[in-house]
Amino acid sequence: MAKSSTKRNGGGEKSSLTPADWEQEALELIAEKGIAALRVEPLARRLGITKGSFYWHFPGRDELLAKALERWERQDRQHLKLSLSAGNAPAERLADFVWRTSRQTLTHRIYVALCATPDHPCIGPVLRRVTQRRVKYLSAALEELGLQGIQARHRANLMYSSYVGYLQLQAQGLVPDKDEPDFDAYVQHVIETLIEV
Amino acid sequence: MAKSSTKRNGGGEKSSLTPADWEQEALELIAEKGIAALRVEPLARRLGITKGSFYWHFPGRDELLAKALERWERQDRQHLKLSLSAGNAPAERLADFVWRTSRQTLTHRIYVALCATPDHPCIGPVLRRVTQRRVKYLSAALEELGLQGIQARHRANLMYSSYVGYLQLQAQGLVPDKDEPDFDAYVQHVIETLIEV
DNA sequence: CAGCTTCCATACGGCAGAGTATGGGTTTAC
DNA sequence: GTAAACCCATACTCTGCCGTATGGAAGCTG
Repeated sequence: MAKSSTKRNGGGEKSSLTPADWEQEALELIAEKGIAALRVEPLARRLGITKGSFYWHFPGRDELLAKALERWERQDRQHLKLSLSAGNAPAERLADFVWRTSRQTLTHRIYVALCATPDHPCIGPVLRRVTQRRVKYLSAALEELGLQGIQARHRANLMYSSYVGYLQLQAQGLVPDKDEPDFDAYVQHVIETLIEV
Repeated sequence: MAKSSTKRNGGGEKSSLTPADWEQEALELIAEKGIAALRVEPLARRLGITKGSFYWHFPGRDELLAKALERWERQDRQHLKLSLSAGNAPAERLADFVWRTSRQTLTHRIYVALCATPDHPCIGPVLRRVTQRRVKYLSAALEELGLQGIQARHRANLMYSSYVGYLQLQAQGLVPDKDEPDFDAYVQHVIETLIEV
């Protein structure tokens, strides 16, 4: 029974937690239970550790939240970039956007959680930036499709609104999830209605 | 300077608070800061009173929340009933639904707040009932317009999703509010896109 | 006006989490 | 091998809220 170099980890895990570990776990906690549930002691318990560690890595709760959101925004921007570099035709890119609603579950769940507190000084700015980036992405693709100016912006807002709303209905369990058969039919309907080619 | 019969109220207000007063104030608090902000002592302070009063009217926080939501659901059902009894043509009713998104601000803000915690045992059931009632309303109107069965349901989901999503974007301040000039143009775009006659 | 009900104030105990202080074990550097 | 830096545990204070207990003031009732 050779005791490993540290006590906590029996397997091949890292011996100590990095700030990134805290941030990632914070994001998952937010995705599960919302920002209000992001509290230091519960988060520490979740990581099988005490808050003594936390306050060594971070000055306080707000700083963790800020760093975590920063990380989330980075990941989201990365996802958008991947969509763009795919280099598909605009119609395909838009359809792809709609489909991706059901993938990247974590990112989306976090987005819903943040939507719940848009007035928070740490959250509002990040949330707005992410939203605007996505809407702008949609708007650009729609312009390529032939919609001009205001029409493209309106349609982008509509598309994005329906995306956000669908996330909410999904959270209520009132609307089919991916996997489920009805989902594909619905997405198809959305594409036909909003991206009439 | 005749002192009125009780000390707290200088004007012609009621001398004592009824449960309904608590419930209504609770709803407004929820609309402003979310369900997490619905706490007994702050709410009492808001009413210029102490919690001694609260615990006389209600057994506890959860019971207030339940009663408040019950009241909210009643009001919302009333709104729907009014829309139906208007007896307009389905197209007008749908357009009316879209337009009403920007009215009844309180009801809508409460809806967003509730969406933030769909898993809460007190909230989930109410939220689902309200959502389903509304979607069913839309679906029925769409069927009258000629869409059949699944198509009507899909379109109703899409319309309602775009409604919910718009509320979120509105909360982020990324989208025009009523009053503002762009709003009418957007609503017009939505109607043309989702209710193509 | 005595007595009862209604409505609220005050004071209390308890809990949960934020931050702080401090010390100890482990690794790294020299 | 020793000293420093790193990482975490423990114990503590402080704040804010929940729920309870109790008493008191105002109103009605006879």
